[in-house]
Amino acid sequence: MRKHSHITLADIAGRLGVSRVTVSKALRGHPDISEGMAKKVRRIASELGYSPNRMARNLSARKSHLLGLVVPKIAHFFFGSVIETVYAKALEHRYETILMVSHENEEQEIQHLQTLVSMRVDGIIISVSARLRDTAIFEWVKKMGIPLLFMDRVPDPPPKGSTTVIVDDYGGTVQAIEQAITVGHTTIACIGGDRNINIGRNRVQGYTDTLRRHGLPVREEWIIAGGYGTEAAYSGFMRLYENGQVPRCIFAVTYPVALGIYAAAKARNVRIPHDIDVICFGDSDIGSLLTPALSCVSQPTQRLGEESVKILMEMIDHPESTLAGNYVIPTELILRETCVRAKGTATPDNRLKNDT
Amino acid sequence: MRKHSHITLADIAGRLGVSRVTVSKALRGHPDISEGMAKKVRRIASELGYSPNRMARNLSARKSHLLGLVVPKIAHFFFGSVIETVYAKALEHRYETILMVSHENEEQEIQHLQTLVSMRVDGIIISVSARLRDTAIFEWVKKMGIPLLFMDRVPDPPPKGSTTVIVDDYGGTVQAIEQAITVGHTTIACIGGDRNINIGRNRVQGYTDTLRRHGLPVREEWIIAGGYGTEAAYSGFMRLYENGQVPRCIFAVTYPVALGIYAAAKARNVRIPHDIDVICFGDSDIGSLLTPALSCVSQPTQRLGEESVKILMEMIDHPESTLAGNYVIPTELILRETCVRAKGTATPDNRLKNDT
DNA sequence: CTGAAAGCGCTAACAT
DNA sequence: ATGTTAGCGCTTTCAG
Repeated sequence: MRKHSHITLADIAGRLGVSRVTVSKALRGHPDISEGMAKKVRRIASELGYSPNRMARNLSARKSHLLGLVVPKIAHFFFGSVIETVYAKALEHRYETILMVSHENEEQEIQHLQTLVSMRVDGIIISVSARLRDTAIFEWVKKMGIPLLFMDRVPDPPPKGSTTVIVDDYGGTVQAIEQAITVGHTTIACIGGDRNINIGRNRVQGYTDTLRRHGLPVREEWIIAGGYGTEAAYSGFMRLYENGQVPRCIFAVTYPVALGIYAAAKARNVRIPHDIDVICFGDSDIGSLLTPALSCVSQPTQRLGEESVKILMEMIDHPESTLAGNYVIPTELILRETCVRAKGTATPDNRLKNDT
Repeated sequence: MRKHSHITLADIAGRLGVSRVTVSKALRGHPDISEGMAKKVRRIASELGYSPNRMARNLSARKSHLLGLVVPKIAHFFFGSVIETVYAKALEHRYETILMVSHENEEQEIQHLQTLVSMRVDGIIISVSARLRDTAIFEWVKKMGIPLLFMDRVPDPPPKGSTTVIVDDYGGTVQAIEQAITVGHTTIACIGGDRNINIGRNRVQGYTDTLRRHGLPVREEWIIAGGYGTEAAYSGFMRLYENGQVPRCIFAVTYPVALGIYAAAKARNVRIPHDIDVICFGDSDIGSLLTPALSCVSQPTQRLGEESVKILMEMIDHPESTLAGNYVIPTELILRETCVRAKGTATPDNRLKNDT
């Protein structure tokens, strides 16, 4: 007597007096089987509440139809949005997605990768954690024959021969800083980022380059690293204010960083954009709900997710063509209520409120 | 010649001149194997970059060490937070979590459940979609011998003999409405919710009951259903304002609903809390960053997730003891800048700004 | 302590 | 069009 009374192919086959193979083929729509037989099989299967055992199928077929997705966090508009897209797009290709969250922690990241390999996923999309140091794990994954695609957050420099799909961090930052300059700001700080991965490096680089190109001074004490989160940004802002000289505008390296700045400003009774202006890299669903509504350079999360899946599918289907591509997706400047006027001071609040 | 050149137990066994069984046992720390042998095995395994094939393992052991988690959406503080907790807690029990997002769509929900069953996950935690109608699928899952636990969003009425872990929707709402009343509000609307699942029903019920208990009128046109999302809330707010009589306070059934109200108020130039006050059910990371900072009844997402996993583990380990439990977790009132003073009118903005 | 035998549920050749 | 034969890689009795 079977334990979990799970229906198997044999059960269906027995009922119809045919072999398991016939049932297997019928259920998968294999052309070998006649329509009549197929119908009968399907009927019995649904009658019995048959559910194919994917593990068995995967093991036998040496194909899991599983995709691994590793991200540093989930409660963040950017990742939430990307995750949804990846799930949906993968499903279109009849792939299930296994999500793993690293919490910006390299150890967990490695462990997740190991788990995914042991699940024999057919491909992996990863957005690396900010603390990443050792890239040996990625070599291992590749050696295990699993296509790996870096999305958005890429080790810097990227492992040789790797495939990456990223947003135009540099170009987008230039857009943001130029907007600030256009509006009349000459003292602009940069909060967030680090030098380990591309997004930090490129955004900070775009910031300094643009200032220089416009003949504006680059002050080291106005470049405040500290990653990509809200908390660090909060204290970064505070530090900025303790340093004496305060800039007129802040470029936030990510959306959560901008939130930290808003929080800190509120706590310190500093008014945005009156006392200090803000513009950031990365959009969010609540960007327009903040007061003042936050202007930003938006990352096309949909396209990022879609392209990544599409490319990964390509890699899975044609492992030979190792054309390590590097795809860059352009950004878009979204102007709301910050960084639209240097003399925010003079503008009454309610006038600002309507030009979303 | 093997295709994916994956190392298997046989490879390790061959190297050591022992059998696969020995290796298998050694790798899993089975007491049968001597420490000396075990060490050797582990060394070779890591030398060869061995990664156990989970599918094979699961198939053979009839146990997947996989947990299914189905939620209606992911880009939402509440779910994001719960998901993280479930992942972490499951990992403590050496379980991997498979996340599935239904997008409030019953069809997807059913499909996800089927997929999870076919993956033979050991247990499932589900927060049902708002549009849920047919509960037959849940019976099927149970019949397949997979423990099922409803979290937060439960079909109303819950399937017989089901296990549920929910937040005290009714009690929490009472807290919120009483706060509004304490502060002096007598005209309070309710936006969001529906009658299909518990959270809508209980929250709306808590709202009407509390009004009645305080002898306040319950006006049907001030109870605006429309689910749990931001968009519907936005139009709900607009409808409220077109109906002529406008209340002094709004109870938002969920956090996203409150966001929709903020957005609509901004668009219509209605000031919060001056013109209309707001309090909502459910907290968020940005609650205190909004202007004005939003007061709410907070759901203990951590406890919800932890308890759910703990109980599910119990169900997995002891399938016999079918003690269908119904666990309720209490809420907490968090007062910020809304719903703290009926005459918000008279209070200068900057006074308010500091009492976080 | 170690191993031989059997099988988890399914699929992929290769017959028939 | 259907069935036979062999595994996929691992774990579980149960002998030795």
